[in-house]
Amino acid sequence: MDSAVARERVLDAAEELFYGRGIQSVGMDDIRGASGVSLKRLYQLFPAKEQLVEAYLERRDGRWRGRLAEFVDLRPAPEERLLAVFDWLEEWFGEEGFRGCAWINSYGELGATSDRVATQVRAHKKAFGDYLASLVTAAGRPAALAGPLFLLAEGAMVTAGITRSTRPAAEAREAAGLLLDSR
Amino acid sequence: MDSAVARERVLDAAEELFYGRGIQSVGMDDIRGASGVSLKRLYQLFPAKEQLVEAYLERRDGRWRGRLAEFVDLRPAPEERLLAVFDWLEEWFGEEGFRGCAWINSYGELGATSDRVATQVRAHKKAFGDYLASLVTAAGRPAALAGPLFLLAEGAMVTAGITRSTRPAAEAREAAGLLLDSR
DNA sequence: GCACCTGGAGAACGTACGTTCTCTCCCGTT
DNA sequence: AACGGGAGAGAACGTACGTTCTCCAGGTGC
Repeated sequence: MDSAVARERVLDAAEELFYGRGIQSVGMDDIRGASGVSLKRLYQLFPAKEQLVEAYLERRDGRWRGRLAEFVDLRPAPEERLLAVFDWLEEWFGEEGFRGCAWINSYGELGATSDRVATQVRAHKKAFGDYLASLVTAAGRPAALAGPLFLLAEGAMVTAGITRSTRPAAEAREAAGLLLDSR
Repeated sequence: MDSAVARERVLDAAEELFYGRGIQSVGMDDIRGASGVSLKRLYQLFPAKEQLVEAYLERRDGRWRGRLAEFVDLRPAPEERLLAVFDWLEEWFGEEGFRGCAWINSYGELGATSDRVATQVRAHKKAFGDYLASLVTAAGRPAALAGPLFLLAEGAMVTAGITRSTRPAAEAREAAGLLLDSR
């Protein structure tokens, strides 16, 4: 099996298991079982579990933001693009196996003990916030609007994860609309 | 040493360690060391770690909501009481050792593996949401306002925890004010 | 055909940790 | 003074898991 293929399989297994059950409760042996890649190879690809965790978060970051941008790009009107973020959240929340925001969960689990994880979470959230800010300014709205919209989105992610409901997305979208109208 | 005193000491130690470093990375031996209560007594009081975790979350829930209500009760005007929630968040975020919302963190760590923890997190969030809703109706505002305010508060907690900043509280408060003005 | 390398399966190792057990000391009672 | 019971210190036990090692099969180049 090609090294690149093995790497993908490992990352696929890691993402499903880490996201679904939490990081610390998944052992390297579980990853081996789910990926079909032997421990030896696994450790050649990722010399330690923490590096696999980082690779998991990093790949997921690219995909997550890519999917969001792709969805938003279907809308041409700047104002609509901004609200589309919340529509996408609703889609995401409704997906089978949705279990909240991977970065918020990872931060709760490892933020206090792993600087590298904490740094990656901050980077991801900053990138999401920056993206939101770019949509705000593209819509010709005051930059100060980005912060509150970000908080609404974060609150929706957390609440959707805990309550296993898609409703927070609609609430956040409505509130976002009101904020946009009020300025 | 009185049993009730030992219990308090254990819970004090558990709260400091669990909240500060996460639950899974704190061993029962750490609790013993920090509390000065022997393992034997510790297990008499809490027959398993999970029960200690539950007791930790439960006691913190009472205290957290108590402190919030106390702060809010300093204001007589219903409208002001609503916004005071965000002022209190700002105070909380600025406290030494603040590390985000204990329940959001615990959910990220154990929500997928411990039903009891997940249930307690949902109960805590529901209680907070209900409290917010009671403030909204007491201010004579439409009940539908409670959801968005809740999301703003949750988003602020998460963001303050990750970025170690008090700023999200002010942003959330400002957005809350705009939402209140817009209806 | 044979030496050699690669990779897989899984045993092995070391450590951490939840939980229990042992031993000893201290205190109150008789 | 003798005794019983509770408490503390910490050893012990079992398990889980991150990581490494061993062994062997199978394929490849001479």
